Amino acid sequence: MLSAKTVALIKDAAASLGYTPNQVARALSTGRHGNIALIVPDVTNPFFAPLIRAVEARADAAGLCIFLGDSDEDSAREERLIGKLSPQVDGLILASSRMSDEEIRMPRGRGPIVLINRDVEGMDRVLVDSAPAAAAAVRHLHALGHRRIVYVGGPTSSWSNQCRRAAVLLAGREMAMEVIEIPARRPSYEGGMAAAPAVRSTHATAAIAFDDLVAQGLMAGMAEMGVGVPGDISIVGCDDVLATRTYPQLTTIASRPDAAGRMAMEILLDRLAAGPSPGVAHMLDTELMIRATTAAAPNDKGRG
Amino acid sequence: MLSAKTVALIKDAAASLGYTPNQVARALSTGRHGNIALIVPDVTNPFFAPLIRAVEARADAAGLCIFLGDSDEDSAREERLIGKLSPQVDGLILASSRMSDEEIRMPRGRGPIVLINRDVEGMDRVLVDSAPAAAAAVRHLHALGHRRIVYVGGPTSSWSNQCRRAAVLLAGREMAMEVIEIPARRPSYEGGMAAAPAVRSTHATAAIAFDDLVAQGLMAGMAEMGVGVPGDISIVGCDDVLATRTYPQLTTIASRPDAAGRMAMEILLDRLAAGPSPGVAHMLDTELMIRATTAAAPNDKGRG
DNA sequence: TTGAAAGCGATACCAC
DNA sequence: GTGGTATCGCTTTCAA
Repeated sequence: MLSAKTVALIKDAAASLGYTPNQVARALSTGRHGNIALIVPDVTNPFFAPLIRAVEARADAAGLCIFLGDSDEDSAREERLIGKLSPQVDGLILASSRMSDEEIRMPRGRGPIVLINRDVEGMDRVLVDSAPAAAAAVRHLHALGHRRIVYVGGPTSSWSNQCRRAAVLLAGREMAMEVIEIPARRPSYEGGMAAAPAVRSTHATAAIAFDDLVAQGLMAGMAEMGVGVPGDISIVGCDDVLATRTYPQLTTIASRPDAAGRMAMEILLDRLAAGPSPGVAHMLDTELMIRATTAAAPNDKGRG
Repeated sequence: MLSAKTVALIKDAAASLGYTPNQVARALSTGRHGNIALIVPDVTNPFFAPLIRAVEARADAAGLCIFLGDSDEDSAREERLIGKLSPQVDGLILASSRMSDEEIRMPRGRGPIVLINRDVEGMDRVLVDSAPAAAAAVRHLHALGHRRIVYVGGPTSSWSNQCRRAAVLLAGREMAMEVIEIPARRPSYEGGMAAAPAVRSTHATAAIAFDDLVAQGLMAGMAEMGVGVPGDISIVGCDDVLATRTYPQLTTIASRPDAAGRMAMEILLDRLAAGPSPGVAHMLDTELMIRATTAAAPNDKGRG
């Protein structure tokens, strides 16, 4: 190499001339772009905000820039975004992908891909395992005397939804409870609100919602119909992203989206540095947070 | 040119060979990257989510990809992000920049820049003018009998904060009301919650918060102290991003972040196509949404 | 060790 | 009109 002082001299000269290496030219030459892409189904869903933030922070610390894609809950749009972004990035993070397993597996460029909340064998993925806590929620409701409950589902292509749905159904069967399924067209406040009448008409005494947003919409819908929470119906959310900010405070399943984002980025950085891997599933725990929207079931004379 | 059939033949061949023009090589050659960057102070602030979504949607429709930067409310970090991103993009959108006017004016690359909620003469900018609605909020409180109110401020480097603060102060003076200022360290739920005791100790009968997040934190803080809203104290928020989701529903100033994002992107696309401009300010209206957190001032014997 | 030259992949210019 | 070629800025390889 050169002597230390020469290096310093050069650096000084470079700085005084305002020289900056051209990232684009470098990328063309080396194939390494210094960028990564993060794709989510809906930026406005509060679950993704902390996740995005965590990914951004970790990427920035590693000197990488991030492209953000919003698929708008649509697999075709997601596919298109990937196509447009992957040639300009070194790696991809797909959060709650709405694509099919086959579409996800399809090779794209040659950069590593990390999945969040999507369980595709052979790929790197971080999974927020809400099943145990969802089962705990069912038992919690059973202990409060509820025997007929509703699961207000999310998108069918959502792994989280399948995971929670299965756990609720199984736990319900084990506790000899009746579990009714009602879909929320979209995992949003509006979706939850729209589902409220259908939920009410089942005469169930409790509802477990796909996520906090749906739960919050459900609460608003119930309030509109004059149905008291938790007096007339108990409600459980999922994600704990706005639970302390509802009134009454929402009983929910905490799922730490920031941790999921950070971990995904960590794995991606590792793949970027150490090369490909056989594809590992990283599990993240959840916890049932019992707050104020769950209470003893109303007695039978109040029902249908 | 060539005959139509030849063109079709070529396209077929290209498609069957799986050919895609290399965006990076093109960028190196032409200097046009097909990317734009959006920088916000905090992705998790619900004001920015619809804004980001709108920018993303419009950019995507125009065939552009977007880089997202989170400055974490820090001007130095913002500066760094701009430095890293601007060489790879055709244009920049700076939302609620925390940098000084001089820093913002400093030339960066040669792409157009559009500011959101930052009033720098000679630059393109879209401004959500909350001043009239803030004044209306003060008059609304006056009509309800409030004579001593608090303004819970946001970041000092925020143009929106300066705008709202000035409007509240002026309107207060005009109505012969006492206006006390209390800062929220950060425009967040936590910041609002932390400010609650200080607000309470002023014995003011109403508070206008910098934004909905601060207002929500304030409501939670009041609840914790056993202070009723709006019974003991009235609260007004700003932005209308979660107003219908608080309990009681928040009286607030609606500021349409999605419209701001869409308009900023529209202006940027125009500059990209039509070249530089002298720098125009585009104003966006706001509206006072009167909901349930404002009520008549408690009578005097309750104070002091 | 150091310097010179050949890509990377597309564009744009300029002779033919 | 159209084909050939220099160029964008950096990396990497290969001679000297």
